[in-house]
Amino acid sequence: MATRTAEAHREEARAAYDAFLKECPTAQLLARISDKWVGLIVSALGQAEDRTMRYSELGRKIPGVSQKMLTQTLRSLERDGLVARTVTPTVPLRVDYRLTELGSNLGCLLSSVKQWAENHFDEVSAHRERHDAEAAGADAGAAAGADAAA
Amino acid sequence: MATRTAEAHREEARAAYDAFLKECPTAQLLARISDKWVGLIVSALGQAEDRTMRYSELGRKIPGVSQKMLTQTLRSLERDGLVARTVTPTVPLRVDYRLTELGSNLGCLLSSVKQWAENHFDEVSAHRERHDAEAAGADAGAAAGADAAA
DNA sequence: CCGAATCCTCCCCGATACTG
DNA sequence: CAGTATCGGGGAGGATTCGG
Repeated sequence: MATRTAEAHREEARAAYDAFLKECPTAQLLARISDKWVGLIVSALGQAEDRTMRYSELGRKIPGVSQKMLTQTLRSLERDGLVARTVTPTVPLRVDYRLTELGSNLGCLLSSVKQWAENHFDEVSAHRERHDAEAAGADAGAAAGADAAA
Repeated sequence: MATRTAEAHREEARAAYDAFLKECPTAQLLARISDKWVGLIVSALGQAEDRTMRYSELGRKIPGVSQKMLTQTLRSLERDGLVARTVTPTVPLRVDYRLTELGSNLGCLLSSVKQWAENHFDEVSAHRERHDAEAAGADAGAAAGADAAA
């Protein structure tokens, strides 16, 4: 059967994937917490009083996040035991997100990273512009050289 | 034309995007350094003697990274002034990547995060399994309830 | 009004082949 | 050894719609 081959391929691929995960399972976790929104959300929660915030508070605090990504990220954080989700079935509905002890721990680290980004933004920006300028100059030089050759 | 509408949309979207970047430029930088490969590469370089490594040393040290991602990430890090690239035009060619002072600074933070991931992996993993089990149980219960209702 | 689910597009990333 | 160019798939994520 042709499908048999495809299945075999799938199995093989899955085995390889599992082998990779077994080889380095922490890379998976690192990738999760290295997510852009994770950093912003956990930092925001870490700065809040009682490490607690409502859903729309987070939405307003973090500029440019869509509801989808907010929900998605919060769900994955809840799944990993980093935040706790509390639903208060009043009208209108109220949902609070709170950093767990584990999450609070990570929050310190990610806040440091966020802080670093804010502190060194100018420096990085300067480096970036200089580098781009040099690259443009090199390109221009190369182009001029090509012109001269032509 | 229909394409005109699409173009207008693109322009609009781009304007909104630029406005967002101007509103919160540090989010941009945070997203960059929150990249999965950035974390791994900078940590690896941070652990190395002299904070220096060759291209293929990095490739071997970091499991599952493709040459493309390695090159791409190193380029962006170089552009941001976090790593320095040194070419030694011998045969065979030799290229060394080295953390700058700025990058070394960040390296400490990212190494901490990586360390955290390694230390708390079991904990997170346990939370994850428990959460998944509860979700499955809830689903089963809901299904049973539906069956009973029917 | 707040929070979640759906659709659809674009971009990121991995695999492959080729240069110096 | 150290990259660069190209293609194709899959998933991220934004706009929109639905539920309570």
